[in-house]
Amino acid sequence: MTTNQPPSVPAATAARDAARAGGGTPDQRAPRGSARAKLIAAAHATVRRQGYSATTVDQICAAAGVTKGAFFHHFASKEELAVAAAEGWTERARPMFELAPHVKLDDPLDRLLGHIDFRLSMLDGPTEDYTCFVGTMVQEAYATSDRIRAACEASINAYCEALAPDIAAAIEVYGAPEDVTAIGLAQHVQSVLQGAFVLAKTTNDPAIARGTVTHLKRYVRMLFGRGGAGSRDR
Amino acid sequence: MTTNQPPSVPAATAARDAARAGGGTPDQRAPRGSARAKLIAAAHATVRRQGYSATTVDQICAAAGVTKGAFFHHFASKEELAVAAAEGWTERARPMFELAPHVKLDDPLDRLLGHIDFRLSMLDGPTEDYTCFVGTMVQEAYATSDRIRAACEASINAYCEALAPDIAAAIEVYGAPEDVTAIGLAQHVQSVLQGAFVLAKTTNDPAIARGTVTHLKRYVRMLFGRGGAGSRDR
DNA sequence: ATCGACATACCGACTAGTTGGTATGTTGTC
DNA sequence: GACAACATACCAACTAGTCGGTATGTCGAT
Repeated sequence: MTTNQPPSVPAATAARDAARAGGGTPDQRAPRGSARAKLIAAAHATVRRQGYSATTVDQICAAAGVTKGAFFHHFASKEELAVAAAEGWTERARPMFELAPHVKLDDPLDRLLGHIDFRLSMLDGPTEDYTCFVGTMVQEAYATSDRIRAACEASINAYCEALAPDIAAAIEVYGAPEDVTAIGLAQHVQSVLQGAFVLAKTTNDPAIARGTVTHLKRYVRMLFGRGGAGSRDR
Repeated sequence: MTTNQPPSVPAATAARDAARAGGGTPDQRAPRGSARAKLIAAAHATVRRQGYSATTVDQICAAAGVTKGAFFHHFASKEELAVAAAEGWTERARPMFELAPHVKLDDPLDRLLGHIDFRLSMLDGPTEDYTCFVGTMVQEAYATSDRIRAACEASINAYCEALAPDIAAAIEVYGAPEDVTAIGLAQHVQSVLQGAFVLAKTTNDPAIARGTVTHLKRYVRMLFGRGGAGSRDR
């Protein structure tokens, strides 16, 4: 499922640390068997910064600290790496739905709003670090590689399906307009986040992203009758 | 300003028609002076389909029906073409804010909702035809070309600034929570649209985009007290 | 009206460097 | 020794860009 940003940064840091180690003598090489994971992590970092097509296999190898031979040992092609990296992106987000403090709240609406707050808190720092790997990649590759498109779709779907149970429970408790579905609202949440990343990239500043996600939070509060219109509810 | 989709398709069709004419003998050439516009229109079409980096100068020239020599006569580099095309994208959207039927409505909120309906009606057909040139391009180029990033930012800004007066007028008439600004809500509208395009690209189907824009419309109606929560307002 | 000088638009061949990938060799682990 | 993991050298195709050239338009002088 899509995290848009990992709950922690260690994987990306590990890719860079491993690259440094790989630059030295043989006894400073990363342990065998770690190349694949490092290539995937390197793809996450490099594609978020400059897009899929502009990212060369050489760049990914350099960032991962392995050679092209190792790359093509693990992946039949650049496209295969992209598909595997999209799957890796999905896996990378799991902790966010399992470990974050808001998942323990009793009220499903509090969990949903907690999730949005969690996403808000992530909108900080360098643009490439909080934006979405699959959202970036699908923008350019959707028509030229159906395998990549499908892998990105699967990642977005996983996110929405992870978010939908809390939404469904909130609909059960609070009610919602009859054309509002849990999966539809989850998709809307994801849509606002993806749009927030696009806008943040135009300004290279997360403030604009936080503004739009704040609107999203207000919408969810209003939708479930938890206030949100401010002074007009008094 | 950003249209995300042109109000009409003729410019893209003209680029293809002109290409056919240019393929013949000298007396079937397009009139002199049309190359630049055709290159820009070709960029709009090609980049929306496959992204900026994967689009080669040769492909743009083929789509425009001119040679590389003519390309580099008009543009110093591929990047210059991108910047000019972003500006062209802004210009291409003007009619939407000046000619669409909803701009004549008296109530500013009706005009805003009319605009959203107008955008909803555009979410149809092949994905590359209703998605956004600058939103696509900035995803990959924001960090590697500050000139492109700035040109995309200018286009998004122009859209928001064109939408903001109606929002400000609606705030004047209906009120809004005190932290809601006209420009902020305009940015939220654009954010939802950009996110809708990303999601549509994952599924290669505009339905998901229409779903999220419908949520946007409901939010705007609720925000200005125009109902929208459905049965719970009765 | 004609013409030469100059400017602009466009063309097509060419280039240096880069790219995704292939072929072959080396190393580490069992 | 076998084999997976990884490394290095090499490759054909491709890319953004260059360059010398042709075609057409404009303008001032006659």
